[in-house]
Amino acid sequence: MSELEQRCAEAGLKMTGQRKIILQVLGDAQDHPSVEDVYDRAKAIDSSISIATVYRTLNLLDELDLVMKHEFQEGYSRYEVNWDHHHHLVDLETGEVIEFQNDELEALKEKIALDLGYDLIDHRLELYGKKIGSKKKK
Amino acid sequence: MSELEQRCAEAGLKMTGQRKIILQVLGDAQDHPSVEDVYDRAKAIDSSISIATVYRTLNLLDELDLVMKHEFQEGYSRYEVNWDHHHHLVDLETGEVIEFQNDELEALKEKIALDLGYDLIDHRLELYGKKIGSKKKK
DNA sequence: GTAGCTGCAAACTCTTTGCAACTCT
DNA sequence: AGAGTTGCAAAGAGTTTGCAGCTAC
Repeated sequence: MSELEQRCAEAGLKMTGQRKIILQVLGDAQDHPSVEDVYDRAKAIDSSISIATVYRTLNLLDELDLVMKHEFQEGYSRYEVNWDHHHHLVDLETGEVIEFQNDELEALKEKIALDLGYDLIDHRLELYGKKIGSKKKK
Repeated sequence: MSELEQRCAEAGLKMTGQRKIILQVLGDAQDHPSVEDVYDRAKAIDSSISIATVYRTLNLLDELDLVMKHEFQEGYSRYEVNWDHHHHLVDLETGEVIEFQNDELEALKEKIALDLGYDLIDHRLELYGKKIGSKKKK
């Protein structure tokens, strides 16, 4: 039983075939799949799975904090397993998503919130850039 | 002629009655209005204005960088005139949006992007918190 | 005069939901 | 057995768009 399955079971979720497949897809993903991506990959394993189930499951996993939901200004959501805390840099030319982590930044955002009189509950930081030396004009 | 109207004219936009009203609404806003908000406020001035025009105008202004479009994890967009650069802290209890600015943060994000080999084109930073001392439990 | 703009309504995209059937525990 | 879960199709929310008429330049 995978760690993800275990944590779902602990949360009282029934481990149905569909959920196992979705968890497997998420656990295996090296990228930040959209709902459609997860659906397509799950269908490749069991073609009878429905997109409603994918939506429902991803929402559940998000509530359990097993998964992070991102909205990268694309008009839809992407998901990733919440293994560790990090941020994202989106390559504006390729759509590639690069993960990074920065302690200084973590400290700074806490401090900013505190200075404003707030406990920081959540945050969102995304960088959007172009590869240096990418000479493509226009 | 307001500064906003002037910049629209320079961009070659026709200054129609509807656009003047929308620009006025945006210029007067002390908050971060949603499309519906802009629509409601514009209707109060000219009740014949349509929401399609509001959407089209806001998209145009966004492309011209006269306006900033935000998506604060609410499922819809909010807008504000792009007068100065700042970030937002969203009060999770009241929905209030607090603006802040931090030079250290600006420098840090440039550095992070550079270290990853990227020119920073755009970014998004939002903090979500609860007022310290707000004792509301649950 | 005409390119651009508008209101209307229909269409679109992403996401959620009601329901009857099914399945994990 | 029964609460929770599923697939389906329909509905919902927010946003965009085709079109015929209108308007700023």
